[in-house]
Amino acid sequence: MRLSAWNVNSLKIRLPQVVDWLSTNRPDVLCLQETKVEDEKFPLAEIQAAGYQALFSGQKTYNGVAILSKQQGKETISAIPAFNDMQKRVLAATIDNVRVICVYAPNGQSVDSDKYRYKLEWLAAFNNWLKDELVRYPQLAVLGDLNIAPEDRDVHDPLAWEGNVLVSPEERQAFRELLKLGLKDSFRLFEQPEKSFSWWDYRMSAFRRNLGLRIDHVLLSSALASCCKSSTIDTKPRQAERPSDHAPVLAVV
DNA sequence: ATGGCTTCATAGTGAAGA
Repeated sequence: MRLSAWNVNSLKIRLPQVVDWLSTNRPDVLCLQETKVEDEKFPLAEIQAAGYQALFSGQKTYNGVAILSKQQGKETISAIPAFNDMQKRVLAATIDNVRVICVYAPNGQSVDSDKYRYKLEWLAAFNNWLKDELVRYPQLAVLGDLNIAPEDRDVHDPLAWEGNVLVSPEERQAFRELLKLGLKDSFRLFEQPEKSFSWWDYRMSAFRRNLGLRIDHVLLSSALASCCKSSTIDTKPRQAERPSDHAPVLAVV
């Protein structure tokens, strides 16, 4: 089963690239983040024409998540239970007996901002919810933009980023708390090239110079991790005209 | 260089992303 995730930074702008990527890679599941489109305006017909079902939870301008899949998802949840949040950042569904959690974690802006506090509270609530999900669904995958570079090797210049949002000790601790639930960072189950990243700033020719961060992840429960065959980052779409600033991530289980 | 690009909501610029 091919499980993937991509922060598309506007599905409206990126739709042709998403359809193209689906036809090239034929994943069973593609989790989208930052769709930035209200549900009434979701491009369902175009996705169906590409041979995929879609679940979506969106809002205008910001955030928004969707799960595209060959098989129809069931048992859908579109908010973290017991966490009051207006922002559309999670979508869970059961597809082919695998629990798929599509996630767009808050950015945090800067470590001294209210948004950073919101990010840490959000990550704690997300963790709590996953505990319950893992009890119900042993075969579980968390896919998406967690907005955390878990280790220094996931950062092009750890010194320059030290203490910054996305790499701060509190955020990295929150990432480790996810691993403590029994989830595995699928990318690190395999030998990987040095300086592997999933996001590059639009500015400063950051992609050409590979000045990036690895903040998009596929986390797998132990039942899925034990049968994981590969976990990769596809940098090809980042080279396209008008690319998303994020690359798709893909794991085969 | 506290910006650099890109998107969205706007009809001038400003917010937000990471």
